[in-house]
Amino acid sequence: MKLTDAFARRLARHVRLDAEQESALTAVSARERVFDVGDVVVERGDRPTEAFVVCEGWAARTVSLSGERTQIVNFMLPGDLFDLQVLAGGPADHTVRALTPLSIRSVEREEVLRLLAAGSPLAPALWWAVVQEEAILREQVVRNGRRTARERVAHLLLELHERLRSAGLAEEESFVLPVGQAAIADALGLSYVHVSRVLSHLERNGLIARSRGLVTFTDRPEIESMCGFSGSYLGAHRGPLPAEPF
Amino acid sequence: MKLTDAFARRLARHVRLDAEQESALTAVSARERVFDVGDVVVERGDRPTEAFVVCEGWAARTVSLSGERTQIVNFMLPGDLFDLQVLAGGPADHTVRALTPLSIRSVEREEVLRLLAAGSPLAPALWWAVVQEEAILREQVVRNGRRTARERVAHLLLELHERLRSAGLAEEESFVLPVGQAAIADALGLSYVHVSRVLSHLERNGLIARSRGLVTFTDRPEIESMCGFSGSYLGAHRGPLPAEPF
DNA sequence: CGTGACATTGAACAAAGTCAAAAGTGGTGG
DNA sequence: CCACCACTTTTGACTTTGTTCAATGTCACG
Repeated sequence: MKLTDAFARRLARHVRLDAEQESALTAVSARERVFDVGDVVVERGDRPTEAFVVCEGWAARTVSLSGERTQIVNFMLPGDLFDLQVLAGGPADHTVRALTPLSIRSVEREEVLRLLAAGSPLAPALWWAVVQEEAILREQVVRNGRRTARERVAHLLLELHERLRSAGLAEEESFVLPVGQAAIADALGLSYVHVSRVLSHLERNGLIARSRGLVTFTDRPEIESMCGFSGSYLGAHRGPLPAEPF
Repeated sequence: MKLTDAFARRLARHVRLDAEQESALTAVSARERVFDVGDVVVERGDRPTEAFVVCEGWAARTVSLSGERTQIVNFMLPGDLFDLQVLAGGPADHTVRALTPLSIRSVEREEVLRLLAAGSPLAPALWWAVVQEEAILREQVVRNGRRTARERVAHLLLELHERLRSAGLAEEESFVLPVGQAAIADALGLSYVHVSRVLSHLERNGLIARSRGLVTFTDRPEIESMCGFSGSYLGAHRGPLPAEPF
């Protein structure tokens, strides 16, 4: 489990890793890199020759528009694999930035291609990661498009919790939120002022509790039904993928 | 060019198709299917065993929430290849619905896998299609997250035009919009009433003209700069992809 | 302590939603 | 050709939701 504990744990939770796959995972040669809060990992316009796995810390894919407007397209948490797509050639149309102190491992293009080749023991796991990333992105569109601010905040908190949990990084009903409310706002297309109000509201209504960075769900059935959250898009389907080349 | 004229045209515009690739394209065995407006192509929860190419008409990936709320996650236009991801196993977390009379061709899972295998002449083209779909999705997040209603509508019109044009289905400065304002609203997370107002506004300000379904850009520089549109995420990078297996 | 980053609160404001009614639009059958 | 139908679009009045601005609080850290 050299590559990333979180990555391995997350994979293992959704696709059963056999011995062959585990050894393939530890055989991946990856260079570690470390960033500080605010550092840029991938610059818009770059043509990276590597994909990345987050080891520790949070990062975000962001796009900046004119006039101080910033959108966080998605969060990257420990265990997440990202930028597989850019390997296909084009320049990155976004910026990846560290939201906390961040440690990632980069995997060379050639290595990724080898892993993706049909027949490789890890190919299914990589496919699964790519597909899940897209599912999260689609959910982000729905959330920001047709939900109220309260629903958005609640839904995002639930998603982050579930993702951290599947990497073994959160308790049953609580998790550490290492980013400020401004980041939440930029992900949800809200103002940070409103995010603050909504969080207070959720707390006053007994749906969550907060102390420093720790968020606790104090009434899970209620908060889930209030925002229509169902973790199924995060890969609730346990068990191995179809055995095929994929 | 049996598979789909639009698909072939679109591919040819972005990745140079050599003779070998063209013949691979015509060799793809695909079953044609036809739908009426409103018909469901893929139901949420299905585990499709095929991917699809749109031949004629428009479709949309939609998610419905409680209380009449519907979000269009993305539009599928002629030449678009979709649902490659579902082949990886999980159930679809969305519904695909025909927005106009629709004709698609479905490609069996095994066929797709063969096309995707490293070394297949069409693999780069398919990769390109997948990567572009993700780029469009990310742009959708940014658009709906941090743009005003006016910017959103203008930006979406420009995107649809560019996508149709790259399939050879639109004029230089105009295109036929075969869906109602309610569909635009569901894509942009707005009310259809507001979409109507915004369209009128754009027209009054000389940015677009409308007659029946035909939309014409009457001041392209202005409308592009007004909404910050740049087609680069749609694959402006002409020319072939890197020669590698990808 | 003092400082700076982040969070909260209130008041005024702006953007977009809702409701309801009127005005197109197009298709069908008499 | 016209009358009728269903559907989409437009328009106006009003409400709701979230933003902006600005002041105040809190807390970790030097």
